[in-house]
Amino acid sequence: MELRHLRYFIAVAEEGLITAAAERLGIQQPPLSNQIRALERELDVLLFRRKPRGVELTDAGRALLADARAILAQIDHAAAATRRTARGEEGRIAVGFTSSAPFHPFVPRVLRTFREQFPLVSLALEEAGTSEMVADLRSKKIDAAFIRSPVADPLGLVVVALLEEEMVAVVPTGHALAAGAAPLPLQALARETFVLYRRPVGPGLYDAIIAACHAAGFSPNVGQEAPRITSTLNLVAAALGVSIVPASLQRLHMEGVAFRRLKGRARPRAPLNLIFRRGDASAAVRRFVALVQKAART
Amino acid sequence: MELRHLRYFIAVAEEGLITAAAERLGIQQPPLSNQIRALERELDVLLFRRKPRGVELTDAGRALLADARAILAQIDHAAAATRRTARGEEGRIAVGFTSSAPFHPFVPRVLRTFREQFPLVSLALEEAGTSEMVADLRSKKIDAAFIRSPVADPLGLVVVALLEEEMVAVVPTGHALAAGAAPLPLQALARETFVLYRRPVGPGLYDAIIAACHAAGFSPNVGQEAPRITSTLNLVAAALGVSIVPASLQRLHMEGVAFRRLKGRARPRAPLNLIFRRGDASAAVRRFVALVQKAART
DNA sequence: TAAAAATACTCCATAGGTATTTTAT
DNA sequence: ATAAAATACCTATGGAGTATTTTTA
Repeated sequence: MELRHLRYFIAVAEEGLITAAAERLGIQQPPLSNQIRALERELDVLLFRRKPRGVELTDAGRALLADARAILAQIDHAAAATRRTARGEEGRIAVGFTSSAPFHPFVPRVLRTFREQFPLVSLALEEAGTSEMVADLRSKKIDAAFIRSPVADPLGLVVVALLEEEMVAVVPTGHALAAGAAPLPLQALARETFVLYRRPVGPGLYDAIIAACHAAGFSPNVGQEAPRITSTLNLVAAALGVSIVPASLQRLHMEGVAFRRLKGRARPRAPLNLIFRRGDASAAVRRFVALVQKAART
Repeated sequence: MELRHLRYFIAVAEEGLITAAAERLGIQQPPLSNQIRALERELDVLLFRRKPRGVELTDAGRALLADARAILAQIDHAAAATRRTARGEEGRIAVGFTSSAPFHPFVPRVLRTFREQFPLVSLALEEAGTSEMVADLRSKKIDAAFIRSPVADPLGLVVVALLEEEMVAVVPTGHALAAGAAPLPLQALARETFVLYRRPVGPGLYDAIIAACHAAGFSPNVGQEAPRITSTLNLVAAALGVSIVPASLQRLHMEGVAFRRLKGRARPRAPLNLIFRRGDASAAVRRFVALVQKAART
């Protein structure tokens, strides 16, 4: 059976006359008669009762008519969905992010914009460390990720710098440095114990902080390492040390910690990068990457 | 687009190699390449990424694959359903019956058997008077009916006698004739007021009773007419008269009435007939009629 | 370089066209 | 007598075959 048979069958059923259906289909009556009979022969079923003026559906024909219409509708739907997928307007994207990324307003804002512009693309979000996400990108478990680190071995991957933000000092509320609003020189933290985000999980912020301290003339004393950026704040709140985190973390309004801006030329800055596979064929991912980059430029 | 395109597309997607898919389809590689490209051109979508060793589905191709499989499955399903409908194994039948018919065990039994043998045929049941059902048969609102009357003008309809049953007298429990179990001669009712099922709705039983009374030497005095056979029993229970009903009505076990068998050669009998359109093309109806007649013969 | 896909052509099966007959009222 | 479907036969589009070239890891 071919779709031609179903299209012809529907036309005849709707017109009630083979001649009229043939005209509607832009063919002659005899070949249409032949095609209808061929369909009947293949199904081994009489679809029409031939009357002196036209034809009339049998029960079997009526049963087929409903299904035939549904099938043609499904064909149209499938073609449209395929085109939408090719254009990146439909599909599925998995996006990863490090624990600190979603606190920067840029990330939720751009995700929301994408959802609005491409409502048929389902967005799966996943939090993980940078190295894990690089592996997930290579194995195609995720399609793009927001990270804060450079990538050691970006073979086949593209890293785009989206923006940079200030980093700020975090101290426990009881601490001497907690009072005061003026920007703090980095050297003020030289004697403190540091709580830092674990290096293997996200080397970017860690290294930026260490480098800035060295530039300020001291080597920081790292006491604790935290597995997620929010744990860092918890540990500072527990007075286990001080830390330096991206300014956007202030949005957390966490009890027991105070934020102090930093000053000095060498003060550390936190990048926000987007990473994705080079030359990925998925149009939905291309759409996502393009939208994120465009949003970052403005 | 034709089903051929979808069948070819699925084969290529599953094999991952156009050459292997062509072999599986029993055609050569170049025409298969052409058909796949024709499908891509029509959809204006790249379905496969060509690799040095075979082809790989794009996201759009993956989207189409799921739909294509569903469409082919629906085609098979539609063909099978059409064939079943032609064989009378699937479809819809509307069956009418007079109010007294369902009390005879034959009717529910044969309906149940039909449901068991043809579970995909949906049975719609409708109660109505004989003349209404004849009209409904002609207008195809129903396909067959159980009736208890002969039909005045059976043009285009077939009436088949299924079986006959005794009729019994019904009297109020307080009545003199309520006592005793021996069969009653019809003449015993000569002086009684009769409650009868309305003639225009179902002339069969009415006429059979009148005829039997005349044969027994009296003309019955009809006091009330009831619209449904069950109302007849209610009126008798209210001591508004006596009646004569098919023996199967005893299954009702109604309060306030007593049944008495009748005796004598001329005692009335109640027929049960099946009526349907002559030469109806619906296989499901033919199946139903054949089953009912076969059940009646045993 | 080798395996697979694409291209260029050729052929033929069959969808579709033309002419006519059959059918049922 | 008439309108529509069926039959018979012919034509030609395009699906499939054959031979060859192109592609890319």
